[in-house]
Amino acid sequence: MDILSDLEARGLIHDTTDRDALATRLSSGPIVLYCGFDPTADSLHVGNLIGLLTLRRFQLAGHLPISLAGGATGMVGDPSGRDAERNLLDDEGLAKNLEGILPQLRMFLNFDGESAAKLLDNRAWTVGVGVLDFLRDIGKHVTVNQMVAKDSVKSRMSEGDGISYTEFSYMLLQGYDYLWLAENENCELQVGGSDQWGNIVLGVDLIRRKLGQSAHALTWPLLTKPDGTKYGKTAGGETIWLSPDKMSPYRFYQAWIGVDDSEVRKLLLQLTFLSLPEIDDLVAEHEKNPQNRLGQRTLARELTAVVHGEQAATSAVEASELLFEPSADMTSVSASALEFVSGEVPSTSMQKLTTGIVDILVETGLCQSRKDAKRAIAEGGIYLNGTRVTESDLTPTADHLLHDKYILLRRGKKLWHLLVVG
RNA sequence: GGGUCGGUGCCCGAGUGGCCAAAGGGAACGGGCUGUAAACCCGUCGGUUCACACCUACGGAGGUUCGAAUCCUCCCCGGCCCA
Repeated sequence: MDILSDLEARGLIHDTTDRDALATRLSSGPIVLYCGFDPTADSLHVGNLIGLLTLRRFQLAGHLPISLAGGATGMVGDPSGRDAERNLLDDEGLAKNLEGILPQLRMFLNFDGESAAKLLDNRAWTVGVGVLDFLRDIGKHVTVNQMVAKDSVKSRMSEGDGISYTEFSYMLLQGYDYLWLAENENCELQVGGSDQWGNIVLGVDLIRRKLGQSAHALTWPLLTKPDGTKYGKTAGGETIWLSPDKMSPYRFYQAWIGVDDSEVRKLLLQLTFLSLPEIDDLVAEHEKNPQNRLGQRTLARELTAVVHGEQAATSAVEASELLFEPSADMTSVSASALEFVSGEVPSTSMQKLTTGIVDILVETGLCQSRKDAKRAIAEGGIYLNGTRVTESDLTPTADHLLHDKYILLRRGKKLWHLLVVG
């Protein structure tokens, strides 16, 4: 199956310029394509995931992807999909953000071998350009009529606080990127989310006018939840970051475990490299027993492996089983799994075991007062190493220690605390 | 500046001398149900205590009283009306 049909089947094509011409071009040999990522934060997030994966899909199909870090465009701010002006980043913040996202951009692509990818920063060709040159060489080829007609601009002009000239100019910078890449890197295709369509075709036009060449655009639908809002946050409202420093692999994994059944198929198609028949089988299996959440588990595992690596994915699965399978046998759990868990739940260290369970609960913050702790125990809401605590005068002993140093406490279903003794 | 109404536990809000740790609702928490969901049902929801009891608490500080969230005085803060 060729790349375009594959993308189509996965629901990853929202719009393209001349579809047949693009298909012909793609089948005639490797093509250079690019996708831009602005350093708006010190890590990329799920919103950037499809872009990264799409570049990878193209590379796997033998094409030559360029990951473009928007060191220059990030200074200006893309108005697309925003209803308010962005705050400008200072140089220091921008540098920090760039530093954060560069390794992430590298992670998804292969930079060696036959179809080696490239990682570029648009500051390289933007910083030195003078205002007058820019206005004459780029500005002259674009009419304001055209620019004002873009949805991202129109909406900001008709409602809200308007749009600054800075952000209004964003599309010119992006157009210039495409032009520069076409001219210097033989780039013939730009891909992006559907909100990037206007910015991309502006570049396409620019290339036609300046270079007399044709260039292609391909966008995918923005990833949205059933309620129409963007993906990118967990149920708790936490942004799903790709950086392990900002969101641990475990929490990343958990974020996908919770997705709606109705979303499973779409997300597997769009976010994993599983083949279409594999996904069909998986979804069929999932629908037989939705309560097993095979689909979510597969999705979460695949995605965690892509973003954080195989090993982290395995640990995330293990830790999840430990914390969520009521039948999980704590006494046989591996030391490495406990080690991993200790990074995910709050922990307290104790010199030795002398205090009673009630005081321990207060010290760990699981309960607010001794009374609260006794109440929680009476209600059957306290578990020690997975076993419900029934006596409030219990004092844990060495027999309770897992691997000679851990005791895993739980209040209710989700509140964990690891006691490290020694 | 004058008048007036008000300030109650995480939030809203009842309570106008003892039966008030303070109704009711919401949030939160635990249990049940369940697919690490929603809804629903049950329970808990100031602290110490096994408990009797005691302590702390109704804007702040004093006072009256055997006894005050409730009455009085002063102060602080908010709403509204008049200047």
